[in-house]
Amino acid sequence: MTLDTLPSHQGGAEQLARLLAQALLAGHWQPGDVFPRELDIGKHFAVSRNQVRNALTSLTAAGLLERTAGRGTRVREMGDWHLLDPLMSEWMTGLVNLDPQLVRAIYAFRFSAEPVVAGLAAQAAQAEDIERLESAFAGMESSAGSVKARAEHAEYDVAFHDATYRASHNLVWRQMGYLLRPSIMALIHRSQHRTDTLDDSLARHRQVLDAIRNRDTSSAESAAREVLRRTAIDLGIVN
Amino acid sequence: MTLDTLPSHQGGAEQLARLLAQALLAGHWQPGDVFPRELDIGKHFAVSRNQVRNALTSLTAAGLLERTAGRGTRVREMGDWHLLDPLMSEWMTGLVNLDPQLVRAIYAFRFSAEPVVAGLAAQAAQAEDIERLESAFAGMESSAGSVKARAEHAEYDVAFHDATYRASHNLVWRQMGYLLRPSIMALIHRSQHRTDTLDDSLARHRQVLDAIRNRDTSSAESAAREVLRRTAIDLGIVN
DNA sequence: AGTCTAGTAAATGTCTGACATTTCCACAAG
DNA sequence: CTTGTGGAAATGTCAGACATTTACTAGACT
Repeated sequence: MTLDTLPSHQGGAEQLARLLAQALLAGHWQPGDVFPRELDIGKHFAVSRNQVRNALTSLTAAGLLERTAGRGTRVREMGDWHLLDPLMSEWMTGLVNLDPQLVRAIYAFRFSAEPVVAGLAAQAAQAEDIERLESAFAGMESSAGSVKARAEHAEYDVAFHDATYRASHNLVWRQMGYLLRPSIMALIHRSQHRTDTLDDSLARHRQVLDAIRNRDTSSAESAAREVLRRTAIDLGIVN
Repeated sequence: MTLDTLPSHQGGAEQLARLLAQALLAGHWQPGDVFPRELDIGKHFAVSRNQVRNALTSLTAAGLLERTAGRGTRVREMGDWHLLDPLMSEWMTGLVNLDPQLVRAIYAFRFSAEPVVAGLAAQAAQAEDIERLESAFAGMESSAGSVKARAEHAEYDVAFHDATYRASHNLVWRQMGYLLRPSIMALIHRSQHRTDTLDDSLARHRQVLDAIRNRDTSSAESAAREVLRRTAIDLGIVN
């Protein structure tokens, strides 16, 4: 893999880091591959070596790269990536072409975790949490009509899941929810809803909302599972 | 707060970062305080400005500091720390004085998450995973006799939990397990086992191991719950 | 007096070139 | 076959100058 296929960039080291990180997240390099040298990167993007080094420092901190003096820069395998690093989260926002293996991993995580989180939410949710969930759900409903509002619908969908994590009233889960936002968004964008499946998705979300409102733990768990089953179908993971 | 009370350091920017980070985690600075200037830090520790900048870059990435040109470096409030950042994890190793509120939050998270993880492990564990669990458990058993081996026992205990997360064969859970290592260690150190409770803890760990080995999902879940109940008792959260 | 506007100091951010260190490889000596 | 020695190539480090941002101060004008 060379740099040639990457789009040009504009601005500081952060932009460059984002660019390279997204290429890595999309699986453009294989683990173990040697990454381009600092000077080549600088030459290609017309930035100073400093900028390149700053960018590569970020990627290294996120576990994407491994750098050793004299040896060069290598791409680390996916198991070494710091998936919960906020940097990762940032880089994943807006990225649609995630590595399929990564998509499955994140989906599997959510499928195991989100029912538990919904259950906790049913136990711990307070008035403001319910409000957040309701307003997110209302947004999903209102933007369900037209196809043009797809982006808006996705926003509300993400907000709904984030609100669920927040409602668990646990610092760690809360942080997880924040970090998962871009991943969830990517999953949603991958699963192109048709209008009929969208109605079904809405209905399942509503059951989660109702279960939490009724403080029904086990219903919340199973309802969350149903939402994710719908997602799995839309993703083509299962049918 | 000045730099004078900090111990001297030896080695590169990573050591310096660790030193400063632990001082911050210990609450030596209040949120909003101005952090010492680059040149002062460099002068105090006799390192180049480069090293200082590299260290401060790490602390900034972890959400501990906020730096703006012309303004200087400020200490961010605790709500802004990136709790799940691997750097944090590293810096927290060996720190015993965690905020009680944080201890409870982490325990609550583990109590909700770890049964699910154990269940996944029962479904996905392969030979090498079982081996890791067995060897960690064997270590716990062998170091259970003397009081002097407490540190060693804690190591094996942490290894056991880490092996459980790994056995789930999910990238996100695996990362989560890695990040929780220092927190788990802190919890273990807080819960001073007496010899009788230690036998009980061992027995419960053994049931998790057996359940995973037998691929019994629901047994693994309940066994993991029992392990954490034991932990809760030892922590004094419940009796 | 109040307010706007240079102007200055101080801090972090950036660039550049040179040098240090590590790693790998080739090639020759023993 | 082993060992060592040298060079090439990559990242790591340093030092200095300069750029940029921010906060503060001192006047000038209304």
